[in-house]
Amino acid sequence: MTASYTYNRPSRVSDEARSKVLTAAVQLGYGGPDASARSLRRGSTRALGVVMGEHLSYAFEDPQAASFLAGIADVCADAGYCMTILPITGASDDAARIPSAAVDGFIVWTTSDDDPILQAIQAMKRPAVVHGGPAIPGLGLVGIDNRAAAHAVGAVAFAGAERPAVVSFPLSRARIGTIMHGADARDVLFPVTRERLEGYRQAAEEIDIAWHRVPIGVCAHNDAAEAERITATLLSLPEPPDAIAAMSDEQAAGVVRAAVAAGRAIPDDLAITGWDDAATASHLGLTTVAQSLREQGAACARVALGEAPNPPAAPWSVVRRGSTRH
Amino acid sequence: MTASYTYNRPSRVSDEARSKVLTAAVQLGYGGPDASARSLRRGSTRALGVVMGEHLSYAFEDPQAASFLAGIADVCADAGYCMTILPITGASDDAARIPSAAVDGFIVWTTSDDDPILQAIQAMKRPAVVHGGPAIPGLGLVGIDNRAAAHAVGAVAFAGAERPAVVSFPLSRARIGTIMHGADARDVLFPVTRERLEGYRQAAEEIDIAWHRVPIGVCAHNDAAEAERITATLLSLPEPPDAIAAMSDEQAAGVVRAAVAAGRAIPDDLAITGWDDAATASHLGLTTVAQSLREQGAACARVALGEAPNPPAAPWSVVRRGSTRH
DNA sequence: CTGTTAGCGCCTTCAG
DNA sequence: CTGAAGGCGCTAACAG
Repeated sequence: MTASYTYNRPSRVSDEARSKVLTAAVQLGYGGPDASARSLRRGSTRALGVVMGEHLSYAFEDPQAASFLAGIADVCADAGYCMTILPITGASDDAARIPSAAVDGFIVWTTSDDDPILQAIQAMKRPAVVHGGPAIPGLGLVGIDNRAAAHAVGAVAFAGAERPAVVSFPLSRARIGTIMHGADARDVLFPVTRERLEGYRQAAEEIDIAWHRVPIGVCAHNDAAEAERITATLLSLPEPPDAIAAMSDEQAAGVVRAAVAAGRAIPDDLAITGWDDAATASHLGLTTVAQSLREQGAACARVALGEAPNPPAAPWSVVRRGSTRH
Repeated sequence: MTASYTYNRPSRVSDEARSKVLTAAVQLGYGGPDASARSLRRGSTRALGVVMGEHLSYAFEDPQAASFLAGIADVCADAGYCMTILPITGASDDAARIPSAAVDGFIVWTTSDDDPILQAIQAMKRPAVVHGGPAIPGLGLVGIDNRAAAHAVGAVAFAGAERPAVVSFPLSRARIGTIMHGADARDVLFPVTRERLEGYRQAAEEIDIAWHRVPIGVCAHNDAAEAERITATLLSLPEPPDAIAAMSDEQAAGVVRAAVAAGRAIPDDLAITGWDDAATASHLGLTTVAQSLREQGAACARVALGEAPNPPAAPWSVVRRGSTRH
């Protein structure tokens, strides 16, 4: 029909025919091409699917996740693509929601090795990318070298320390909060957490501290309040730590609060490092790992759009501030 | 075909036929029903469209917007609906992206009276709701009574003051930052801003200050740094304000910084109020307007799903803290 | 510049 | 419990 051209290539239709179509459309209450029918016919939905953590609303609770999404949004807006966030709830039917999403490609926020979402996405045979990890055959991977970064920031955190400790993200999707010593990498199912712990381990061993002697405060969530509580516990141990490397600036902010409450001087009594170089890190003068989640989000979107090949590992750097020993 | 039943009503198919279908599917590389075709046939996409401000990435830069989105996410996750954020860029083709979105309903973050998006959505004849305003015939409206809330918090801000002032959101989508006196409501195209200014006006007039004598620092964006700069300018006026009502806690945080930099005591030299009761408000001890953007987001989602009628105006309250006079 | 044809993949309806 | 038919609304490709 000429009607289709009227909407899709107006120039291919005479002014007369076009206005006839348009007036008829108004009379019939026709509001333009139907998006689903168009997607079916074209074979493209012009939407990117985003899977954020174990519950959809997580996307809007973690400030780093928000930066990441903003990066995706920048690229989607330029490309005219919708950003479709999938309704993940943590229930067993999550994987079934992957194939029923009308999207051209997928972006997955870092998850655990055993997350069934990953297989479901792999089976879709559409462009897809994982942020942070795990690496999955057939899917792209965007992120920094977490082990190297943890090694580097851990070396700064633990410099001059005798009793280093770590405040960690959870080890698995069970999200058990606990205090342990020298986590075994095989028990750690979140690859980002695993790599960072391995990096901290290297840093500890370089100051001649055996990993099994390093206390690790494992938090169930990335949350300042929980980090504060677990730090208070660490500081009340018989041999309290004199350096703590945390996995986010959020957590580090909680560590700082607990240190202040316990009367510790920073960095002399307790050196502290964060991760991400968020606004709170510069406010608090935290030594931290700088990376751009926004740029990484944009990179993910380009891969999921099929616009770019999988990029090389993203850049990072250690930002030294007053929370560590010179 | 039996194949369709195999995926949609497995119980309606014998075990034998089902496994035959499933093995054939694997051999043919068939990954289950196609989402677009299913949407076309069913007449429903199981996705909600969200329009956030003038550029898609705005959604992830404003912390209040994040709360609002989290509320939408809660409801979408429960309903198994995707949340589709539309690629709005501020360009002239934004309105064209409304009809091409494959969604069952629309949620619009507060915008200006003259935003062409609104007409485009009205024309879609699908469930749709606007947060904050403007009110559009045929669309739902969710939000608080901004005028009443501004009147109430303004009364607290201006109590005992002689030279009240306001730090405001922009008046129109042109987003011009300026200092003016007693804005004319007719020039204010953002209804939320307009209503709040009217409320502050009432509060000023109740302490016998004519509105045209009240300086208004109009910021282009909701941003602490800009509020800080404009407050510095206000405080350097020949008759500097001794009370400032801001339109967000973000802005109020900037006002506080400028006040401290100018050596003003809070609240004695300068009373300050914010809006939203964000975390920063309790950190800074700000008097503010409490409202739940998260609950309002959820209410919007229920309306856009057609699950609920348009709710009554959302609750709010004034939270008094140390930033205002006794 | 305009008109026609032929499906995209699915699922509701009806018959076996 | 299984099979067949038909059409949702659209647009690529091909005539005229």
